[in-house]
Amino acid sequence: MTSTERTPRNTRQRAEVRDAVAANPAFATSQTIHDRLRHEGSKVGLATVYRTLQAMAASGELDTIRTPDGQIAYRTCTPGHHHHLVCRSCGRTVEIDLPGLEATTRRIAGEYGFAEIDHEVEFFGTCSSCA
Amino acid sequence: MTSTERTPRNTRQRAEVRDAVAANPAFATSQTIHDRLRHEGSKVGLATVYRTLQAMAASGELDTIRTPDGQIAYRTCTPGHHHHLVCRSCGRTVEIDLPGLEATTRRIAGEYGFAEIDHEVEFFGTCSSCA
DNA sequence: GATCTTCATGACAATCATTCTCATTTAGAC
DNA sequence: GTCTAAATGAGAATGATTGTCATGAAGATC
Repeated sequence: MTSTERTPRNTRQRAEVRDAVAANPAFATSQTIHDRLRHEGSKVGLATVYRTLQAMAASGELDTIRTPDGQIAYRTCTPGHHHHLVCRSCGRTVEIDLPGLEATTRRIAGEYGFAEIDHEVEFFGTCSSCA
Repeated sequence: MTSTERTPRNTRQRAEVRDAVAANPAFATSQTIHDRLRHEGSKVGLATVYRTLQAMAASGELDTIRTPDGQIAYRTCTPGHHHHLVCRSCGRTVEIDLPGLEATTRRIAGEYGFAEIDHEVEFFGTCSSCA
């Protein structure tokens, strides 16, 4: 995996996107980030935001989730594996730990002969401020 | 919830869709089901397949997942809450049980003041036949 | 069985997130 | 400063899903 990685160039746009994501702890979609940047006067293109966020997520710099309606949302990542409890209306996020989940998964996968297991575990709810 | 439900009419199309989903234990998208039906000579419209599958899922008749690339896939449902281990290439599915997950979730949600918790937990891997 | 009301259907247009294309710009190496 | 490959921007293209609306058929009623 690490052998095929390339170091991306340091462009103004990439820095702007990185800052915009880091500025807010809630999950945000590419479109949201793009809007935010445009409102701040940036001239970044939508496609660039999509490409940059995708690349950052691939390199492990960002966490991604798929919102209930199918959109991809990004958020600056805390190192270490974890899951999220996301507020459906404001996007506020809490990182949660699910001890034993990994082990259970591997055990079950082994039982059924599945390899290269990947999991998508997210929780959605309404946070106290939005209730 | 039960008060707003309506019993759908028994149309030929609805029966065809139901049969097509039941015929295959793997998760399939609306488009796939539609293709299958057309190949069998059916004249169902794509929109009808979408609407029917959606309605069946809403009534609890079908399970749904979102594939890694964002599409919605359906499968005949075994009663009771459970999660899935899905083969990325053939869609073969194993229903798995994650004891304690519900309880852990509720506890964590309570700690952070989140309400109406919903979770999306799916596992993807490569099954033995596809490896 | 004929009639009527209402929901379901089908064909196609519309939507919307995401990706592609390609001409232009620019980061970073020399 | 020059050069070259990678990054960008604008807009077109894609593709899953949903909306529209005229037509058809379930199922209730007679």
